[in-house]
Amino acid sequence: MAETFGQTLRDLRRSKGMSQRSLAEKVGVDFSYISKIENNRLPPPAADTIVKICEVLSVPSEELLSSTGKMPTSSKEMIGTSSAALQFIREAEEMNLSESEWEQLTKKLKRLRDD
Amino acid sequence: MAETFGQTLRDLRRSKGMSQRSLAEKVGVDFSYISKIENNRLPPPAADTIVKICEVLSVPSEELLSSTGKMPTSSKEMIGTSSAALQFIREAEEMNLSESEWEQLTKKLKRLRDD
DNA sequence: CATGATGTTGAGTTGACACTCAACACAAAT
DNA sequence: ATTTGTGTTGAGTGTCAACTCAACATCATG
Repeated sequence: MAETFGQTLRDLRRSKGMSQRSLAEKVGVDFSYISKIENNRLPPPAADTIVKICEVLSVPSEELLSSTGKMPTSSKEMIGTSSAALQFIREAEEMNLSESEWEQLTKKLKRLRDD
Repeated sequence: MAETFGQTLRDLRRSKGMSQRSLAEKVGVDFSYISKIENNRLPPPAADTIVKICEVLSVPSEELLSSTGKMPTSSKEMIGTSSAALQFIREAEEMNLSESEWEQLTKKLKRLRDD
């Protein structure tokens, strides 16, 4: 059973010894909002807010993001404005890639400019 | 020089000899909405509506989509729910890929299971 | 001229999203 | 006992995207 978003966030925050209030302030939201999120009284925040939270907590954002199905605005724009990127994504969608296949692709991507 | 979204749509629709009303009906929106879109009185429709329009007009959706910076819901979800996909995208974002590099990646993607 | 098919315009709606604000509860420290 | 720090809750708010609806204009055809 995957942990809820709220539980994951609470654990992360506590592991950094941070209060809801101080986290909220650094992220730029109301502290009561953090509380509700942690108790799953509200759906997860906007993608960009999740990214900010992860920055403040110094953790990579992919785990939290992927548990919500949201994409950061910058990524959406990067793909959305490129016809070739959109085609790539459509292809990937049809293939139903596994996590490890995505990892393989990331490796190929990193090598792409290695002449 | 790039044509506006509205102009492109109008040209596409006319090339198929379709009226605003019949297109609208098949897509499932009000015909007056198509008019406003074609005259750029309103911003481009939602990504999924653009996809539907392209289906009705029998044209690939990438061109129209990329001129708006939007992504279809299904693509967003596919990426948004995969941590590895999100990492791939972040990497791609940092590399600022060109269209032809995206095309190269699409080729690699298609060969991914060729073992 | 009147009917029908087409396109245009202004104003309004609808629902979802992403939160905020004020009030309260509880525990530890002063 | 009151201040300080923390977390919880209910009710509301503001914004925006993505449209709809009703009215009117234009033009060709019968």
